[in-house]
Amino acid sequence: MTIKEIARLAGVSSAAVSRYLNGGYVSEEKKEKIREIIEKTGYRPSIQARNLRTRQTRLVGVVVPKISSETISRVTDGIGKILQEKGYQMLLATTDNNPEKELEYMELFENYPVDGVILIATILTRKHRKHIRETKIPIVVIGQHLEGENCVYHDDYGAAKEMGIYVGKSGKQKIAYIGVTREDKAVGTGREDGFLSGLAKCGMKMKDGLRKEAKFTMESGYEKAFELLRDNSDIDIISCATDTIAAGALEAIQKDFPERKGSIQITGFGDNQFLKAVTGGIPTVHFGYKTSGVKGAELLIDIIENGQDISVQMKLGYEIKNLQSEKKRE
Amino acid sequence: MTIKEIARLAGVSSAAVSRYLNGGYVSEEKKEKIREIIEKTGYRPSIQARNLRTRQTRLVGVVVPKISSETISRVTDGIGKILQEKGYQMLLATTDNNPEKELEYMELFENYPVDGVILIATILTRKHRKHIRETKIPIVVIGQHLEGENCVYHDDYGAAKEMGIYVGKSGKQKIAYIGVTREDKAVGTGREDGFLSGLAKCGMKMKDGLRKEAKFTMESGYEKAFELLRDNSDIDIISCATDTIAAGALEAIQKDFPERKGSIQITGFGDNQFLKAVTGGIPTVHFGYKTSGVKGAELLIDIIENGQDISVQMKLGYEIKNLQSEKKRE
DNA sequence: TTGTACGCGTTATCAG
DNA sequence: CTGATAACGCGTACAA
Repeated sequence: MTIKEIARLAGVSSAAVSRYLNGGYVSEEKKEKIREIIEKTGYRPSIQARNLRTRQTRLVGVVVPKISSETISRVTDGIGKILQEKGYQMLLATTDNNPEKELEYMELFENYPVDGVILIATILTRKHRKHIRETKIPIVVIGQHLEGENCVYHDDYGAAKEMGIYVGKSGKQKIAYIGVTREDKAVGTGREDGFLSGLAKCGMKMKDGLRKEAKFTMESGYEKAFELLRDNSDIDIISCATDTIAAGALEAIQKDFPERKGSIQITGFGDNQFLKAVTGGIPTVHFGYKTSGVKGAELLIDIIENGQDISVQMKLGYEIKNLQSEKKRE
Repeated sequence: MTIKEIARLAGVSSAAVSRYLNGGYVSEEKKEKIREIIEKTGYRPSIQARNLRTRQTRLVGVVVPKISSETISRVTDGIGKILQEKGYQMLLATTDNNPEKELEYMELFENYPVDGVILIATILTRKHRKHIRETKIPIVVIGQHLEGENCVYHDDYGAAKEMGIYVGKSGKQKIAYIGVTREDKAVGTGREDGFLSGLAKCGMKMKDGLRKEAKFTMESGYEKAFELLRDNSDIDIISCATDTIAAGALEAIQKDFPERKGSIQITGFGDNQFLKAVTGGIPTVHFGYKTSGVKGAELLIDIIENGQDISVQMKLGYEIKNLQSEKKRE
């Protein structure tokens, strides 16, 4: 069913139908006739052909590393809220943490096309930077700092440093850390360096062999924590780079070393609500994930609608949660 | 940069460039010339214009109610795996459990367009049925049974019945149930009716006032469980329609009624791995969510590529996990 | 107010 | 093997 057929059936020109659809001049009687035919045939204009013509889609593509993550769904919640308000729709693409797929989908979005792209980033390779620099549609990066490009990110280093200080002052002696790949500048490098810096400020250091690198999954957190606990009988505290990893660490204690349950503390990052609900809450960092989604979407739409003169980098704060003093209430 | 400009720069016709891009007849020297120009300009064909012409996109749209859900990410994992193998890309749209948005996105996908749509369904309204019946692109529904249409669903009733029997035989006397809206035929109606039927088979019944209806969130599960515990001092067991709700119930016990922790059991549905890790595992039902994604995607692609003669409805089995006998190990 | 005619960037056809 | 040229479905000057 095309606009031509509708025109023919209604006995008008396709231009008249187009005007009817887009609010141009059409006489009342033709309007009525067209309405009737459209109603009867269930005709829908091809968005595709329209976009080819108008060069805008009111669509935003969002590339995410995975969807089974509370963190990411908070960000996309924020994005979705703004897009909805502004009359845009959101298309999501997941990449399973596969950088190649990230590029693929960014290209798909670029010439499918959409009006803009938001990338929730983990690892930014040289190819990523090149693509972001050269792409013709607006791109906003969320979760990583990228100098010279539009991005909204969190103060991972600062938060981790404060967490390090908390741990350093807690009186615990044997401290372990489970991080993630340092290729991830925010979660890997930022949190690890910040944490160590915080410890150092209290005159504490981590011993060799007490630093592990996990993937972004609970299973991986479980494995690394298991190794730590198996090889070290006197660990006091395990700080984890994400709450998901921390959940794995909790599992390791509970399942394989239940006798040490009382003597080991776990800390995390991300303020995972699920974890908080079922455990009562471990010390963790609350980042404004929903806010970063909101800010990122607002920035993108502003660029789409008003063009861009200079790039914007936005850093968001944090809050440490469930520290000792708060836990007394229970 | 368009195909015409490339053609002009390479001194050939646009048709030759098109053939070069799609593997048709081009002489070696022209090939080389075209390759060079494309390389130099970074030209990418407009997928959009191509699709307008070819009427196929190798793209599948997936409409989901939310993304912050382990259940749904297991399904999309399965879908993504198959699509990847078959050379399709996947676009996701989330609707926040808003039926209107579901329709909106299904229409977007239909004429944006994509080659097929998968709907992970919760509530199927009359409008949904109408749309699914009348749409011109193949649609597969996952998670709900829909007679006469393509769907892959789980045996919610059967699983719930078995859970009901387990609870009925457990010796617990005062049984509560937190379900979800009966508009959701699978999770709402199927699980509740199955559960009650299982209880009945053991000669058990639920007392009035011990049945609550929650939303699909932990917060809602918390509230309903809190009300139950506050108003009834002798509840033995709370069976929940999802593990997410169950997590909320665990929170209510832990936070507000810690003294009753040992005397109340919680059961769920969904075999949430996160919950299992941090709690050791409550009795729950494992459905083949990843499998339903796989089967749904295979079915869809088969229809896209080979057309469809008759509709297919596929029911998947289940497995009850973490029953008493298994828990003894701890 | 209306309709004709053209262009958006491709691919497919067909004559050379 | 190659290159014009006609679609694909729509929006929009422009002329009527």
